Amino acid sequence: MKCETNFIENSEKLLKLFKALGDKSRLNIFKYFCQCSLDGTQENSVNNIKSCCDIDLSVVSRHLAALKKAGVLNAKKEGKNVFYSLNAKGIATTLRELADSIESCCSDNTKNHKEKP
Amino acid sequence: MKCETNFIENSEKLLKLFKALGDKSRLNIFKYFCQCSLDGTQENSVNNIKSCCDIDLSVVSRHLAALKKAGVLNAKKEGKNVFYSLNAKGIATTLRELADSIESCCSDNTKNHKEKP
DNA sequence: TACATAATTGCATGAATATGCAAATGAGTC
DNA sequence: GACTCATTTGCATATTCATGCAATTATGTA
Repeated sequence: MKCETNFIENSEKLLKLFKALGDKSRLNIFKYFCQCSLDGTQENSVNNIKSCCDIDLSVVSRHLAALKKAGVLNAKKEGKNVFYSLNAKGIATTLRELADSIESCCSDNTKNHKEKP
Repeated sequence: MKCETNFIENSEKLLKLFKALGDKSRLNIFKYFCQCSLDGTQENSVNNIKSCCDIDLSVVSRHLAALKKAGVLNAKKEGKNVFYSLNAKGIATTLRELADSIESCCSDNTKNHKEKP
C-alpha cells in the first residue's frame, strides 16, 4: 500500500484548522453549530451564536471570521444579517484524509525499529 | 441514522488535541514522526527529534510532553533515553469519530432551516 | 565516587492573541 | 435624511504560551 503523505505538504492548512479549533470559545461555537444542526438549524446569525458564549459580540464576530478563514464555516450575507453555517463535508474530509495518512504511514511497517545511532 | 454526539461531551479531549497540534513547532514534530515511520523508525529519542527543529532541546522536551499529554505520542523510558512514538491508531480513531459525528449531525437534515426568530 | 550523557524543570522574557469597549460600517425602514 | 438593527473594526489591555538559558534530575560508566 502506498503511503499518502499529501498532508505533509498540506500542513499549512492543517495548522490553520488546528489553531482555529484549538481555542475554547471557538470550539464552543463549533459545538453549537453541530447541536443546532441536530435541531434542523444549519444557519445562524452572529447574534444567535452569541447566545451560546459568554463573550462580547465583537469577539464572537472575530471568532467566526477566524473559523471561516480556516475553512470551518461558510458565510452568506442576507440583508442585515450574515448567516454562518458549518462546512461539515469539508472538515470531515480533511479529518479523514489525515487519519488515513497517519495510519498508512505508520501501521504497515514490519518492526519497531528505533532511530539509527 | 442516529447522530453521534459523543464528541460534544469529549470536547475537553478534542480541545487538548487541537491545542497540541495547533502550534507550528509541535506540528513539525508530528510530521517528523510520520516521516520517520515511513523510513521504518517508529521510536525517537528527544535528541533525535531535536534535529528536525530549530529550537532548544528544552523546548523540544516540553513540546513532547505536551503532545504526550494530548494523546498524540507515547513515551517509553529505556536507560538514559526516553523513546517517543506516534499514537497513530489513537489519533486516527479520534479524527474519524469526529468526522463521523460532524457528518451525521449535519448531513441528514431535510431542509436548510435558518435560526428561529 | 567522579564523570558523562539524556532529559526535564525553574525562571525570565518576548511574542501572539483573546477580550471588551467604543466607534464605524452596512442594510433596511420610517 | 434620520433612525434602528446587525456586524465589523480600531484600539488598549490582559492573558496565554513559546522560547532560551541555566540548573537539576536520572541513568549509566570508568
